[in-house]
Amino acid sequence: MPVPQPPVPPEPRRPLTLRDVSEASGVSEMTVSRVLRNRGDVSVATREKVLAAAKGLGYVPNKIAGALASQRVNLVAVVIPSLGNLVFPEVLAGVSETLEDTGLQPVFGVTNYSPDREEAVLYEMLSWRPSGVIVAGLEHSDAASAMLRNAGIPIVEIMDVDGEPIDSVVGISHMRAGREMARAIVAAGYRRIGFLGTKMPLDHRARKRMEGFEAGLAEAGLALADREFYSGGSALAKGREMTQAMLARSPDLDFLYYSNDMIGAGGLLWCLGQGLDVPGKIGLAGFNGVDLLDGLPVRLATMDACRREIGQQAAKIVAGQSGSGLIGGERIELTPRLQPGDTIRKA
Amino acid sequence: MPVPQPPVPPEPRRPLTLRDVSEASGVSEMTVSRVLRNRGDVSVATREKVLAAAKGLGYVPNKIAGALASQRVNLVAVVIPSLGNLVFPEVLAGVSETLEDTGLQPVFGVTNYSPDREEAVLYEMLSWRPSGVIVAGLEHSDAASAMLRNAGIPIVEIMDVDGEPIDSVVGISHMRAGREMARAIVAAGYRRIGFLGTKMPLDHRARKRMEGFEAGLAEAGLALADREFYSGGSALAKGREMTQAMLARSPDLDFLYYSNDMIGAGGLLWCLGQGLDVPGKIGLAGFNGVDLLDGLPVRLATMDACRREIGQQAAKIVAGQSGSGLIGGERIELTPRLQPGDTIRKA
DNA sequence: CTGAAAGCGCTAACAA
DNA sequence: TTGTTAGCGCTTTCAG
Repeated sequence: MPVPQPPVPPEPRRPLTLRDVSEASGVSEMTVSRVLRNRGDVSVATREKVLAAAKGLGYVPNKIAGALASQRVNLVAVVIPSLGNLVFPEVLAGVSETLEDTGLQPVFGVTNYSPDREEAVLYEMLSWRPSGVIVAGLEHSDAASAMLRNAGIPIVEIMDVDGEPIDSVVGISHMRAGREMARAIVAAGYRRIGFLGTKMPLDHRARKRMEGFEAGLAEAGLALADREFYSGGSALAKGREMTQAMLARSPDLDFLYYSNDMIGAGGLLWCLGQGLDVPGKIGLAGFNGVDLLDGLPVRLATMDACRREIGQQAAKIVAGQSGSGLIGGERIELTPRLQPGDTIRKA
Repeated sequence: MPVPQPPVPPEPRRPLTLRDVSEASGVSEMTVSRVLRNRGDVSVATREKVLAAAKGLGYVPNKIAGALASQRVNLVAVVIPSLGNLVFPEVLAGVSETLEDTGLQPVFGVTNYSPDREEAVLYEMLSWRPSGVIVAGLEHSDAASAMLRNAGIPIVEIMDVDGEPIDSVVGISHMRAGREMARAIVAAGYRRIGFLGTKMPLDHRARKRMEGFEAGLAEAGLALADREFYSGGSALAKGREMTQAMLARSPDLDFLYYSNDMIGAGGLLWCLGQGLDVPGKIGLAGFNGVDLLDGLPVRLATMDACRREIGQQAAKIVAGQSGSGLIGGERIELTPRLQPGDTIRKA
């Protein structure tokens, strides 16, 4: 009489290894490995046996072991200051999209505009020995710069080209963007100009834009008539508040330059709500060209920061697909286009 | 006479290993390892020698080797459908923030709402043997579900609680959110109601919201009077267009429910531009509670989706800090609050 | 407190 | 076409 067997206790779930697939399929580990990576010639029969066994077991390869053995890692570190900014998610989308068919995988890290956090994040990421690094900005702590220089992999600094890159760089000149906006404003006949921006000493790009802007005004013998900075809160709401405050303080201003489109849009809505004559009595401009705002009743003048394309180009360089023939040290300066919208007087 | 030596040729840059630090400091690899990980007792003298050598050389540990040896990986996989949505960056921010002091590192992957891409991304991520997975939604391909179930690590499905979780779940009931919005609208006296949303069959949460909404209307014997879906483009602009189109087609509508705040804001701006009486003649509501819109002249009624908190709670579960004492299988349902704003009539 | 030995799971290189 | 051997750079374990 058959003794009833207790059900086989489920084994403590140890992750499956190549060896398990090897045993299940009766094929050597090495050949299993070859099948799973599509490397080398394997007979169709063997291949199918292996594939069936792997799928049946639910095997997921261990890339940690693979990377250690092959000294190859399909990860690309992407380090950005913030996710709240709307700008960076777009860059990430460009990177993500371009990397999709390369076998490379982006890994994101966020620094909150803190050089210390940037250093920590880079250290952490480099310790995974990625195939490349894409990092926002040209300003890094000494230690971070040293790490990047010594990493021995492609480094692409993005967003900004005003400075000394470590290796490759893809971005726009914020200095120039600011200057050109100033020229356009001056050319349109505005003279009493205010600046509204974020209070972020560590946002070097915003700073460079403002410097370029002031330089552009200076060419025409002008200087900023007023300025105001904010931090935190909803950008749209801040734009309203700051605009109101500035115009209360300096009612004779005839132009407001905002360091980003969101506060610009807030300011624009406020001006419209007040019934101010835009762009006749007062002109407005922002920066970034976020298409998020396309549906506003009046289009804010802005300058496209080429965010998505920056992500794409950077990804291409890391993937070795830039087509330049260069091996590192590339420099791609994109040109932001002025989008005059409806908030600058026509010349 | 000293023969002039040629300068030492710079060695081909091989990544530094523990062995290099060991040799430079005259301490065994094992002890160097202990110092670098703050494990076990090491004399102060030895520690300092090692630290000095490591810093001097610019040593960056190899986590791949470390992870293989220790069978521990400090990575948490975070898989989301999109970065363009504004919602997900906020969730990421919550995750990122909470993980900051745990020694865990988020790694993000994007699926573009495609189940196939989700499966591929999960496979890729699981092959790095992360400590946990945070994934948006409860709907996955069979293969993806199987992978997650077999991974043997904490899995947290987020955003949505309407369904069968694999392990833990943190989110809101979109079904309920839709129903409650419907009830609020009906209670405020609106009767001819239109729905405007994204044409995304794979956005299950938007679908559930609409289903809940219709169920809520049905309780009052009502049905949607009109509906329209869009895809692509700037949400704000789409909101304007769709609103105009819908009101042209169904001029007798007295309420518009939008599947997200951005198109809702577009619609609101259009209505205001037309001089329509909001919320008297027509009411409006969106979904998400994005504070981005705080600066609009009129506050759109909406419902907070608790995005940041979802990220935080999910991260806590993965980090084993949820405080529930549970080991897996947690269920956290957050309650979205109705924010009536200025676009629903007061009762 | 410090060191030596033995792998982690996989792949490069070579052999059959 | 397939299998064998020897590590990848680190940590675990155990012995001084």
